[in-house]
Amino acid sequence: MRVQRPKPITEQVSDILRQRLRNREYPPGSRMPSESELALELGVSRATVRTVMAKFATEGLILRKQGDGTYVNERIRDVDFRYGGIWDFSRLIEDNGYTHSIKTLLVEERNPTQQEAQALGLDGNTAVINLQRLFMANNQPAICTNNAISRSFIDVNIDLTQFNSQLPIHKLLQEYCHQDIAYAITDIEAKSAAAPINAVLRRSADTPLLQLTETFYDKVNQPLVFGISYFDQAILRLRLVQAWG
Amino acid sequence: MRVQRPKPITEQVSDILRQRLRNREYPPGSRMPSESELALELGVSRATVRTVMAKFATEGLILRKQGDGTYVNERIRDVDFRYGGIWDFSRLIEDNGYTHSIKTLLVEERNPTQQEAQALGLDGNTAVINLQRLFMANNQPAICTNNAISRSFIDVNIDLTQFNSQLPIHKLLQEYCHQDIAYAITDIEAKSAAAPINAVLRRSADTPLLQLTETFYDKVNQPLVFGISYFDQAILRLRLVQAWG
DNA sequence: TAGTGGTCTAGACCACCCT
DNA sequence: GGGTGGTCTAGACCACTAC
Repeated sequence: MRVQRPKPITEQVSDILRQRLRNREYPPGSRMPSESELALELGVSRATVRTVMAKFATEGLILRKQGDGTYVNERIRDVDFRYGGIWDFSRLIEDNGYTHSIKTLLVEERNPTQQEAQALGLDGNTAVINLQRLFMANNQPAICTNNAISRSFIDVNIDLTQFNSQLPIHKLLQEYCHQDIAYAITDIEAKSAAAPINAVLRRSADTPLLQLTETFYDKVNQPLVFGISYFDQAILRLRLVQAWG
Repeated sequence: MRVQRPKPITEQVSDILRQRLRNREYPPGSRMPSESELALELGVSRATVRTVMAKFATEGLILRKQGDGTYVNERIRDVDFRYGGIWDFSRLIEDNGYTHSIKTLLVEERNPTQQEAQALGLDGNTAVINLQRLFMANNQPAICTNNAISRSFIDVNIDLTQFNSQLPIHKLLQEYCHQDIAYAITDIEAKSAAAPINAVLRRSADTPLLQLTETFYDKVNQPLVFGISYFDQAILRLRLVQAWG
């Protein structure tokens, strides 16, 4: 276990303001206190407040008007909506108004597929750990994910049957591989899914699925995880907020 | 015509550094000059350089390592890749390695559909301008877009036949409506497209399409444009880069 | 130990909106 | 005119990495 430093001030400010937004202490559509007021109240510099506000603005959470003030965007419901940052399927399900749970379908060690080997930069003989999971929304199957991690990242002594597969992928990597994800590249496609996928999602084959193909990298550009996920659109919406400035 | 202020310094710095990255003056994978060096060289403060670098980092363009340096991410090819910011289909096509052109299929004034009226907050009697365009990649149809703008935004004297529909949507709004887009909400879905869409995209009906449903808003949260777009996946890939921090 | 990026401050000036 | 967000600076200190 590592010694915990106190959180950076910007993060603390961010937490406080997110909390107030979630509690509707600053109601949707209303004008927030000015940056100077917030800085004074929280005992930090205006620059620090502005750093946080800039992040909120790119998420579309607030609308800033020069010469006027900063307003809470009533169109963005969930304060935890994330723009930037890797997608967290558990949160995505919660954001859509469901309670989530994770069902582990498979944990196995096997040789990589050709696609996995290419994405992870492996030769065909290096094994991968394959983790297949089903994200449930109100106990209905919503997302089916398949993640491959190079076997060499994981301590050989780990008992796969004891694997805590409830964690989001970046936590899994921290826990079992001591690796931090720096960024991800995601391809979004519309697919007619194969029969097995339709079976686990309990859906008919006539409507197409959203397929996300993700590769996660660390700071030295080493590929960590390759994953393919399928979305059931009957339950979930994939929604982006894109802000200018 | 409005008087042009000189560009903000951060934007000038951003332009210069993007240029150098594009020219491979800072080659992919190499270490960039330190923030202090850049600040000194460009005659700006380190904070200004950091503002720009932070933006690049969220785009995945660079990888910053504390105690070491800043490295050019060789996995992100095109320097103009945008994360955050509204999607510009013309640029998206160029990013995929094609030359783009725009074919205007239709410019008409009509009553809004129910979906358009709801998104734009109109009653059924307020007309909209409907703009249907086809974005071509190497003269092949790649994206079919359909945008509805409230008629009341546009000068009644504008001759629709003279409409310059070559512009991206945010430029169109500036030009003809004097409105600035602040943010957009986009839903991404996999669809089996209707026959007319398949016809204009010259594709068979057996493979699904990506459908983007976008609504654009201004700073006072007024809906400006509602649009539905279809992607031909055989030609284009919808790819996101998501970075942490 | 030297140099890098990470964090934060205090303060200045500007453009803009409201009244 | 007074207040707001937008921009930029100079400088301080910290955490971390490479050497």
